[in-house]
Amino acid sequence: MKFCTKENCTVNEETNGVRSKRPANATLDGFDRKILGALVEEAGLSYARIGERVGLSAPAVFERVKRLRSAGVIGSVSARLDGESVGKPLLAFVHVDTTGWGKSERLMRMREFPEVEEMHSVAGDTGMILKVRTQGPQALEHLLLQLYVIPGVTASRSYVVLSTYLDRPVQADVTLDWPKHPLPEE
Amino acid sequence: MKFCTKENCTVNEETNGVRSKRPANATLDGFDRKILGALVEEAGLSYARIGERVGLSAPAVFERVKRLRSAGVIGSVSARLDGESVGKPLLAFVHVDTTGWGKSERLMRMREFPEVEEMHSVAGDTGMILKVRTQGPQALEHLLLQLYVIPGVTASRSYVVLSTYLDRPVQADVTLDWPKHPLPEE
DNA sequence: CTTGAAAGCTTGCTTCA
DNA sequence: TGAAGCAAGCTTTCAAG
Repeated sequence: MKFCTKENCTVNEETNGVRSKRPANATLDGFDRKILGALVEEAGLSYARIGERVGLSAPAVFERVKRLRSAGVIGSVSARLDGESVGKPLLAFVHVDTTGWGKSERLMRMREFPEVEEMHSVAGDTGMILKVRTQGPQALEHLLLQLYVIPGVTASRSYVVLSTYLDRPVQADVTLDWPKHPLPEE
Repeated sequence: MKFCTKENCTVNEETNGVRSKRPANATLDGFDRKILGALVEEAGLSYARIGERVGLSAPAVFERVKRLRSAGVIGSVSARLDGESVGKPLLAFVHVDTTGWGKSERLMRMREFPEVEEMHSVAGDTGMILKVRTQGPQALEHLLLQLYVIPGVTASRSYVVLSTYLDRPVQADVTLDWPKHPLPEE
């Protein structure tokens, strides 16, 4: 707890009961970033192992991870499944055009389909982008049918994924020394 | 849950977009799907807890998870980070148009940027879709600049995300009784 | 932040249906 | 073949320094 001042950090950090509702902007230090990097890459590593990788004791890592979780930096820890193996080989991005403004309650209900993995309103020549993963073309059609029933939806364009060359979680970017950046050389 | 037995467990980023060798089609039964559902929702649940949730003993769950991992159904287990908290509040989807065919070695090098999270070739009025998460507009511009240096890249359209209404991992779809599906009712 | 220690977990081995 | 029972050796996690 390096940002404890003398006033607010008297004896022990019993911050457990009190969940700080801050946007969690307390700057992450190098240790935090290394820990996050390890956890993104391979959650389920023991605290001891992470500790020896970043140069901290197991309880220290434990405390920091706890803090990072309650601060919302770590949202959840989850298994990443293979789409094909779970019977959903077809991945597609669907652009949805709407009249008026896009965020209708009706459109939000599309989230109830487990095939819909992401839903973002965007700036550009469409209003909303959906990432959907289905069993096949027919299931995608089923989804699109549901879309067109929604009032205000005027058009959709589906981009069916042919090959996925990269798919990874949000990176912790241990090297955050902007704007220097490793350029892919010739 | 430790898979690194030695301290020399050095890991490269290449394991993130890993493609499993086998389709791993051994049919998943109800237990498998329930276990997967639990692990997607909350990896790091103890096997004992999962066991009592799905009606199996801890060692039985352990065996099945091991099998699911080596079959490639579970690709990896990772922490999901909050983009803003790690200093990358700007999310965008970038459509890349190319002459000839898209999968150039040169384009693949874009994967080396930690800001690039996904890269798919698609069918539709563009050739490739990138999902990128950057510190801000300037960092996005930097990335686009790198794109346009690549021979064969003729155009790009960036869809900057304004709001994210849903963002979740591949779902295990416990109810896979197709094509019956819960329709979002009026 | 570190050390030390108790409770609980993972996980290989063996036994049982 | 696959699940339950057991037991050793870790891990988590709470004290206290």
